[in-house]
Amino acid sequence: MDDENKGRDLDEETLFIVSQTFKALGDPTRIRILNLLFHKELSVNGIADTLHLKQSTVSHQLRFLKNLRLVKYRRDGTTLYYSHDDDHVMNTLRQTIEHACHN
Amino acid sequence: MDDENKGRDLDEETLFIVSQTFKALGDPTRIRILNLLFHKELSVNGIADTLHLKQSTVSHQLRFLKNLRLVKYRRDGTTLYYSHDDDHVMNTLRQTIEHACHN
DNA sequence: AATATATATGAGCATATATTCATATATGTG
DNA sequence: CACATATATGAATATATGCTCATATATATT
Repeated sequence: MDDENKGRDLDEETLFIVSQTFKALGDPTRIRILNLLFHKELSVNGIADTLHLKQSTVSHQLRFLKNLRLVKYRRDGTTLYYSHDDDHVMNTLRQTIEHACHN
Repeated sequence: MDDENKGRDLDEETLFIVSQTFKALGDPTRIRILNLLFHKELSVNGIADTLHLKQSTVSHQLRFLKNLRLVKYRRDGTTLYYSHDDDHVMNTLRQTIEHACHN
């Protein structure tokens, strides 16, 4: 952490970004989606089928993740292929999953 | 991540631990409390006064963090001094705060 | 244009969460 | 024991969140 911040309270903007980021990772469905996107891009229905979720559920969560720029997509016809778009967050997720698995 | 998990869905227990962990970090009040506890231990009222929060609010959140073993405390008379108790989570928090600050 | 497929969106509902108030508990002091 | 201080707890409330259903939109094909 920056030395200037030591022992102080966080500014509002930082607090907002940090809490939003962790909130994104604080839901099992979003974790499962991001975990899938570690290794490959997938369509909305691809995700829904793999995780046994409703298409609507996946689409809503992808919008959430998209708003935070944690995922992106490319279009191919009517199909949208989603992939991850934030290496820092993906690393954080990866490390925490590792940590949880090894306990 | 373990090779065995590549491209697969996460097991329920891992999912629970990971989501709980991030949920703990997904609230501004808890982030501010943990951020304070980076550098020193503090009493409940010490935290409340520093962050301008009600004693009750702080106590409730500390219980939450205590249940996840993210904080611990030592007693001195009637005063409880809380400190952080999970290096992995604190490192994750530190890194994400850094990342947010530098943007 | 009509139809089919893929995805997005909005409303409604149930549940979870954060905060506050009032009060209980615990420890210490005279 | 009476009282003060520090903290914990439970109930109530307001808000946020996640899921589902129904439907809208977008693209492609014939």
